[in-house]
Amino acid sequence: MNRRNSEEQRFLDNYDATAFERPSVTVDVVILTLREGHLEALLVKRKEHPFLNYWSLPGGFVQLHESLDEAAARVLRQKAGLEGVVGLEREGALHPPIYLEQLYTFGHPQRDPRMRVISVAYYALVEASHIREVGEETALFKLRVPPGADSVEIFDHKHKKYSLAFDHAEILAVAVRRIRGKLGYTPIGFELLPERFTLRQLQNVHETILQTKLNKDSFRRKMLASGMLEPTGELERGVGFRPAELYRFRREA
Amino acid sequence: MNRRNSEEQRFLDNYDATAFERPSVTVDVVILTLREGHLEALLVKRKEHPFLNYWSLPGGFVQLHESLDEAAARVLRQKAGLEGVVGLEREGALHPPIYLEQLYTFGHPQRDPRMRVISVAYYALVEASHIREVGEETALFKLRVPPGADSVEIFDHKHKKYSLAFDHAEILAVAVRRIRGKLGYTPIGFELLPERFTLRQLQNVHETILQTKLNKDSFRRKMLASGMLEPTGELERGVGFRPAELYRFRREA
DNA sequence: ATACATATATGCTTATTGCATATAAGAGGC
DNA sequence: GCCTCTTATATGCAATAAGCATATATGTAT
Repeated sequence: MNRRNSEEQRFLDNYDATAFERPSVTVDVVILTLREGHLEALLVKRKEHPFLNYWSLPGGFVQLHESLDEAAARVLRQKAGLEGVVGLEREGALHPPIYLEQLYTFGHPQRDPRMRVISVAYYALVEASHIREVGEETALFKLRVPPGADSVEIFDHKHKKYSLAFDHAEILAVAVRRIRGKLGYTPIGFELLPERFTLRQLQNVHETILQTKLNKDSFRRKMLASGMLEPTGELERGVGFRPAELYRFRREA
Repeated sequence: MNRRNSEEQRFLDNYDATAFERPSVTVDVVILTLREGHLEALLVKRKEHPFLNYWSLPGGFVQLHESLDEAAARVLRQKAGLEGVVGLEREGALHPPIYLEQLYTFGHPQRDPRMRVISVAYYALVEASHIREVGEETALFKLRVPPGADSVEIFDHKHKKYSLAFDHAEILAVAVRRIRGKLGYTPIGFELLPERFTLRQLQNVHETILQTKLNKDSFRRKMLASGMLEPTGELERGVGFRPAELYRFRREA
């Protein structure tokens, strides 16, 4: 007998869910954007202990009724004022929703000095113009991953270096590695640009993220051959020289 | 003032860690192997409600003192009789330790009917000869991902189809997708072969996992050019025709 | 109208891949 | 030992793609 039945229902009715000690679970969201040719992340200044006044990833505890994806979208909305949806199904939202995807789960027993906290990290890609830096509490920081390092360094707009709370420097490093890897087989750079963009802009996105120069012709041919770009027939404006054609991402494919 | 200090210590001493409701957290481990030209997974038959007598991924609750990686290695050891060591640093073990890596975290609120359970899934790659199918409780099942589906179908050695407990069919599908993707840029097929293997065997691994035929010359050239293979100078034995050279994975690189 | 600065197109060179063919080599039969 | 079988390995060549240089096109600004 291996069907699920009333005996199982009886079991469930009598189950003591408090039998095991349980960790706390949070989601932390790496919000990446491009500004002035730099890869940056939106961070919030902690207003509580531990790590009071340290900069940290926006995050929050997972509520028992919400999925992890929902918790990440809630953090994006509440802490960063951004409307995000996981996955590529993104219909019927005000702005086109934001790219949001699970990154990795961090669970070192001492990563939070208060208690055992497991953090499911997400990352979001956001066009810079959508980001509001609210007062003193949220700000964009430039990211640098020293070669071979497993954590990032962060710098504010004056290029002053800061420390990060918890293990967030490692989480950011995993996010940067992930997006670099993903660029190799996915044209994810769109997500950091306006809906319509030129090939040059797209190449700049790749070059900024990968920290390398790319061959222009090769990049252009590869992108056009991928069939994921759709020419709009329109041209960019106000550039003082020959304007490039604007393309958009072919969502339906 | 943003340094961590005695005030923070006082805060921590008084912190009430029970303030929020917390989910349970488990690790589930997808143990993949190749047998007779099929990709298979090691599953265990549940001896408890819910899903009594259903086949499921080996798993267990994360203890408060152990990291997620440690919990996954413990499950591999205790539930599958495999000595898993996390990551690629693998010195001084009896068998060469097993490839084990975090896969994805599953957290739908109703994925477990007992209570809120978040599962951090791992996947392991194991050479078939290391796997013991113990009695009625553990067995290898062939995996099939129907095109476009987001869950796998499992079949026993008589090709009888079974259902899986919880959302484990989706977890397995994510694992298959992950290893397929990973083959494109990592020579991960080694992990499913003995220490020394021929190029033909390695190609068979790729073809089985990817479900495609590969060009032999191209595969051979690419693998040799990658610099990750090291010829041993030895030849395979007892094949009735010209034996191929045995290679090994260059661990130090 | 012309200069400017970059977009886009074209052609050539070089590297990579796919495919066909030739040669090599252990096992096993005689 | 010699021949055959079968697959491994090497070589050559055509097709394809990538890298690079050059030519032409085109909006803006003067």
